[in-house]
Amino acid sequence: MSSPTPGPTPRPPVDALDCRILLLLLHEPGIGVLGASRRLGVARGTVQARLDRLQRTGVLRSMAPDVDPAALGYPVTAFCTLEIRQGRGGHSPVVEHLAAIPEVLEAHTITGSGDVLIRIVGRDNADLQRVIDRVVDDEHVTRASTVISLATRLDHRTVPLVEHLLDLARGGTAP
Amino acid sequence: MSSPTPGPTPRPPVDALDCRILLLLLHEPGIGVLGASRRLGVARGTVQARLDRLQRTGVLRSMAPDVDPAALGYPVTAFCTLEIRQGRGGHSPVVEHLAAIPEVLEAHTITGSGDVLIRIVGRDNADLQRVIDRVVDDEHVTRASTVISLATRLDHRTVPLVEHLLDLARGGTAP
DNA sequence: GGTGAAAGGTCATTAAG
DNA sequence: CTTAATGACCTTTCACC
Repeated sequence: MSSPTPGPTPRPPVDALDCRILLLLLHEPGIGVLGASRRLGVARGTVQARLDRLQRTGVLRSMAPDVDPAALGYPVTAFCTLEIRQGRGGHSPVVEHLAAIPEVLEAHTITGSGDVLIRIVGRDNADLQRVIDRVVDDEHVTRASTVISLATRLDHRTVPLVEHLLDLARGGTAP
Repeated sequence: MSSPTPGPTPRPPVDALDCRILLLLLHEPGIGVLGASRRLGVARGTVQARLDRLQRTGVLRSMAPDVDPAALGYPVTAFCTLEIRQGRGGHSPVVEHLAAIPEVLEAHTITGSGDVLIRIVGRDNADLQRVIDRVVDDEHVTRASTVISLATRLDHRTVPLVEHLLDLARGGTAP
């Protein structure tokens, strides 16, 4: 199965410069291409080419702003594990049902008995119950077990991961 | 419990124009202030003032680009429910431990027996096991139950929520 | 409304794989 | 020889005052 590759670096999707550009943009979003090139001491065209490539390869998924549901009036977050009625057709009909509910922000098919994990938000606990009721109001959903997020301790961070890759790129390509 | 407010609009954090601006920025990130003002048929200063306010109120959390961990070489996502050893001090030491692991992208304290829900990524299933081992390598973590995301069906979307708020603002402020 | 600045594009040159 | 980086120039466009 697995080929015994001696090097722990099979194929680096990003190199050190890519990571530095990403970190700069993550920390100072409005810095721009020219600012980043000045800060990193490289040519502007280089930064632009790297950014184009990062966007092509999907590393930079979107430049859209991050909207906070809590500030929009939906401060309560919860995670629901849904049990789905076993049957042909897969999860597609369930996903369609979930996609129609704006308070469902995320949905994953997960390991287990063919289940789905979703992230939902609500205006308050009562509103959350309304959302859950709407989620389970589907013939394919047989059961929902919900946990409420009491506090977000780490939120949607990718900076440490990029920093880690930067360390790997520094120490991995030198020797 | 709830005060019997006759109007269903207790305090709208955003109005219709705000929603339209947000949706425009979410769909066309690089449109800019001037472009948005032209598209919406309002003055540039208006759009700029709205954007400033949305940023002040936290609705626009960040203008940083969205980095995809999968494209960075971490295509496997999993969710772990951690059981924490009951004791004084709360969850802070556990969160510190988790924050030191770059593959931990998210952490929530959730309802239940004082547990924590985290989102982790790995280069593959074996690497995911390494991450889990590191997560549970803490005196406060007594148990971890993991589910792997086999497929992401809905991903980090806020557009439907803003669209829903736009509908509310349209129909809610007219009468 | 005017102005400085940056983005985006192209090109030739140079260096390195 | 192919790929990438560089510096220079250009025009358009935007953000700020």
